[in-house]
Parts: sequence; structure tokens; C-alpha cells
Amino acid sequence: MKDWNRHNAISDFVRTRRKESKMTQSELSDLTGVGLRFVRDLEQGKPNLMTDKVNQVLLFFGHTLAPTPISDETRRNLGE
Amino acid sequence: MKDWNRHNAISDFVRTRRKESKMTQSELSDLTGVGLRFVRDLEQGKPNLMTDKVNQVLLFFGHTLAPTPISDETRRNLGE
DNA sequence: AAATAATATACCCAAAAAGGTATATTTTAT
DNA sequence: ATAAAATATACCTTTTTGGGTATATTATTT
Repeated sequence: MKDWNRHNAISDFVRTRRKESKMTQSELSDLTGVGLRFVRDLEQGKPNLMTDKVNQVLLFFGHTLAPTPISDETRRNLGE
Repeated sequence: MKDWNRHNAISDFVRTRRKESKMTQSELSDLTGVGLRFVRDLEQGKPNLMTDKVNQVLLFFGHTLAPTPISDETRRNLGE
């Protein structure tokens, strides 16, 4: 099983935005309609997520999943 | 069940890039390691996809899924 | 026009996600 | 230091994905 990575574009984005908004995971869960468990899996970098669940959360912050040129950081981590 | 939408950021991106590269769905499937069925679901806008499968395809085109401002979505996907 | 290639649809199955709940650990407030 | 709140981990169930294969439709080539 692929290992989790707390620090990836999506996890970092959500965790940062949530804290900036002074929300708890539980509040974000309620406001977005996804399960609390999902918010946790998301922020802790579960490798496999459903796109529409992720979008359900991102949408709350005015964002959405879209193809983006890979960053140097991503390129660096390709090997593992 | 949510309906499929052929024209969304991800589907359009993959279909366009694949055709630019003069590849068939089958070739893209082989080259990326995802199933042919997935390439089809992806290009036809299946509402729910696994992020790591999508990334497996996007990576081939030097991209990856990342949170993107909604207002920029259209611009980002039509260009480059 | 016919033949071939490419794309789309329909079926089944194994594997895994999402969610709920309960428990443990960490962080924050008093 | 203690209590309370927030976050993390573990177990279980239901639902749905991804993939394979077979068939149908559409597009391309000759």
C-alpha cells in the first residue's frame, strides 16, 4: 500500500485554508457535507480520494481540482 | 446518479492532449498503465474518479491535480 | 461502398473508498 | 496540572470504483 503523505498540494491547501478560517475539522465537515473521516483522510494525505468529494471541500474555498503543470517538488518525489 | 459531463477541465484536458499527441485511447492506456476503461470514463466525464488514477494519466502530460481558483478554471484549461 | 480502426456502451467481479462509531493521542484553555 | 477540545487511529459495513471482456456504434481509410 502506498504510504500517506501529509504534505502534498491538496492536503496542505485544505489544512491551511481551514486554519486560516479558524475552523475545526468537524465544522468543515458539516459545512461541506463530507464526512469527518474524509476531512481527516484528506488532510493527512490519503493517497486515493474521490475527485468529487475533494471538490466538495475545495469548492468551499472557491477552488476545484484541475490539471496543473507539475511543480519541482512533485517532480522530485516521483521516484518513490 | 449524477450525470456525466464530457466537457469539464479534466476530460477536456486529457482528450485534447491525447489527440495533439496523435494517440488512441488504447495507446494512452498502455503508456500510462491505467485500464482502457478508465481512459474512457475519464474522457467522457465520469463524475467520480480516483485521484491517483487521474494523476497517473495527467503525469504523462507533465501535469497533476491541484486546487485551482474557480474563476481561473476555464482559462487554465484552454491554454497551454 | 466495404473494411478496418477507434470509440462508446453493457455486463460482472474484486478491491477499496467513504462513512459511522469508538478509542487513543495530542493540543488548547482554565 | 487538569479538564476540555481537537485531532488521530482502529474496526466494521455499504457502496462504488476500476478493470476485464464482449458487443455496438461511430470514424477513418482504401
